[in-house]
Amino acid sequence: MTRISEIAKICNVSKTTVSRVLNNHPYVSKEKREQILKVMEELDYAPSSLARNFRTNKTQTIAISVPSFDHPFFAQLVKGVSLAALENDYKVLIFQTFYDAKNELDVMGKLKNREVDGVILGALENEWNVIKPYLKYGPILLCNEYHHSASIPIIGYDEFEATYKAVNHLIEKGHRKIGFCYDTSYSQAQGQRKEGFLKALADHDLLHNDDWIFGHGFSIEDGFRICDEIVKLKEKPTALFTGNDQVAAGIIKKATALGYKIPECLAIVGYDNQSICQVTTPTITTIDIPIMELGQRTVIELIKYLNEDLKLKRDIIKLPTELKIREST
Amino acid sequence: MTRISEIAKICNVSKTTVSRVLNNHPYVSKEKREQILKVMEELDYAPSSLARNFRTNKTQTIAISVPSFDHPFFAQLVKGVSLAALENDYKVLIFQTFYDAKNELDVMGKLKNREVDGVILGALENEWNVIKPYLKYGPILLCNEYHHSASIPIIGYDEFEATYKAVNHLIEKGHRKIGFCYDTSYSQAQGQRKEGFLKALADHDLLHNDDWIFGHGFSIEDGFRICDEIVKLKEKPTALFTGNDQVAAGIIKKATALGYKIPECLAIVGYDNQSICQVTTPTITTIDIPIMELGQRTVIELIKYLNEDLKLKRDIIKLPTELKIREST
DNA sequence: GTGAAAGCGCTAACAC
DNA sequence: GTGTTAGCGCTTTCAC
Repeated sequence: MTRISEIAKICNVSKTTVSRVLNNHPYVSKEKREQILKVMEELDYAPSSLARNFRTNKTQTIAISVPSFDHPFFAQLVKGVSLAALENDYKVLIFQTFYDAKNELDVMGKLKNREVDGVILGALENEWNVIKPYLKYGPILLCNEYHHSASIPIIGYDEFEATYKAVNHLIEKGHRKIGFCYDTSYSQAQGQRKEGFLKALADHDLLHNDDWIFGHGFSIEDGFRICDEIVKLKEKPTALFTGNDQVAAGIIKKATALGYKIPECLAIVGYDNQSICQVTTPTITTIDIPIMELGQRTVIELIKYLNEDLKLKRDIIKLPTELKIREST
Repeated sequence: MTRISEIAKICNVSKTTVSRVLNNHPYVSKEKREQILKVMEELDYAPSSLARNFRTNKTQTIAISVPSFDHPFFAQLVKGVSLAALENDYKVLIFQTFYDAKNELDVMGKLKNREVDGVILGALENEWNVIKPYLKYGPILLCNEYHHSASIPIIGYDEFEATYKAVNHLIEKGHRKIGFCYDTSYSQAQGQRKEGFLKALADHDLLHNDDWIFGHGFSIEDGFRICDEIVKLKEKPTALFTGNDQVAAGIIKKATALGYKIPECLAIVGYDNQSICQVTTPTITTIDIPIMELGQRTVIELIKYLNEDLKLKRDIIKLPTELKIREST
């Protein structure tokens, strides 16, 4: 491997001068700079980022932690994160928690021992007081999840309003018996959705029914299962907020197979506006989330803190959402 | 930040001894080891991986390069890679090429300047002779793509055989006019599929028709477009190998909307066995690929080269595939 | 404009 | 079992 010292020797200058060229410092004479650059080229020199990182105490790397990578929502989020990071000369290290708090803590450990400069949490598995102590090691930002008191930037969208819009749409379509699906009960974002759901019902003097609340809604298979549960109910909802396009697709598929007409017997609203919404029959009414932008914006914020060495502070950033009406309602 | 020297001073030992404890070396007395561990705990010490990496000249990081992250195939591949890497104490840096050779070359640059220890290519955008010189900086493995001469491990599955099986299935169903979709023409894996397709036709004395070959098949939207193209043909195929479940789903949706019966008017075979296959109407016959295993296996191979410092050699590893027959054929 | 020298935090010969 | 010492490749004072 070529080192800075070799270049220096060949060019008859000090390592300092070579380093200056490497870092685009001024105060290097034009001739020397050009000669050094030429020799670097000839020797196929590449500075060791291992040494640079060590010296500058920076990794130029951020970590993104998400529950699982192959969920289309998180895949898109990571795409956005990766895009914005590379544009700003940061690398992205990926971690999956599989909804396990321990794995999330492992990521925090990587912040502590300087494997990454900052962390983006795409969910929150631990109690906030478990995460909080790690703030002294570097910035941590929350994206796509909410916390009522965490003293960090939270980049998301108005879950309450989005859900309210969706449920209100169902009510306007004449539904009075409306169900609700969520994924994990400890998510405060999911809590906000629930509030939006309840508020929409209350504003129209509708009651909710606990039998119409379904948990653990992540995947198509969960949609199948939830459909089975609905079918078994004596009193069935006529409309459903699914919180997730995969779940919506699963319910639609299974219900149709069982002979239930969608949306006539059961109207379905998804969430996220994934591409799957376009290929089911009927197509899925959903909430469009600017997922890529969510990821990109979070990186921009993170880098702001990284570069300016600002003290992290609570900052709620909400991106807009939009109700996309299709055939399932 | 606490450093090793502080621990050493407090414990009245040398840095070496502390380092030995850190690295689980033998030959440290039980008492000292325990005392050192205790002090580390008390001071909340975490070794700087920046310093360790620099010292050992290892990043404990591998790069995975894929065209785009939010394609379900690559999302799953990355999931497998991430899983296996973490299990072996390696971190994963992700890069998207967006089918641009320059971006792929940037990843190679990160190998050169020691930002990663090795690279997994989930596709191949550059000519092999452009990639090859980077082998001197670290191992590069090819996954899910093929190259006829590259001197590196290639982890994939038998694209020829998988396609042959799928097309043969269509022929057995009585089809004689069969079309073929591909994504990029420069991919040798896609070339192998084409050969499998042609072989299956030839084995049954069927001719192929250039009008029934469709390129740039990546997404649902491409499926819509290809369907439009088919509809315009005077002589239409009665069956189609789509090479991709998204494309299959798009074609099915669009064709159905236009009044064509699937599979009666047009039989469709997908590829990858993504979850979308279960929610379209009809459900999609496809080729099941062990995608996660593909990613995991590639990491295992890569780490073997990393740990044992072996010379990289050409090694074709093929995982099994399976034809999944559903309603679209 | 340029260079000498120190040092980032850790690991690994080598000596004892 | 333990310590001494050197040094990984680079950046950064500071002096000239």
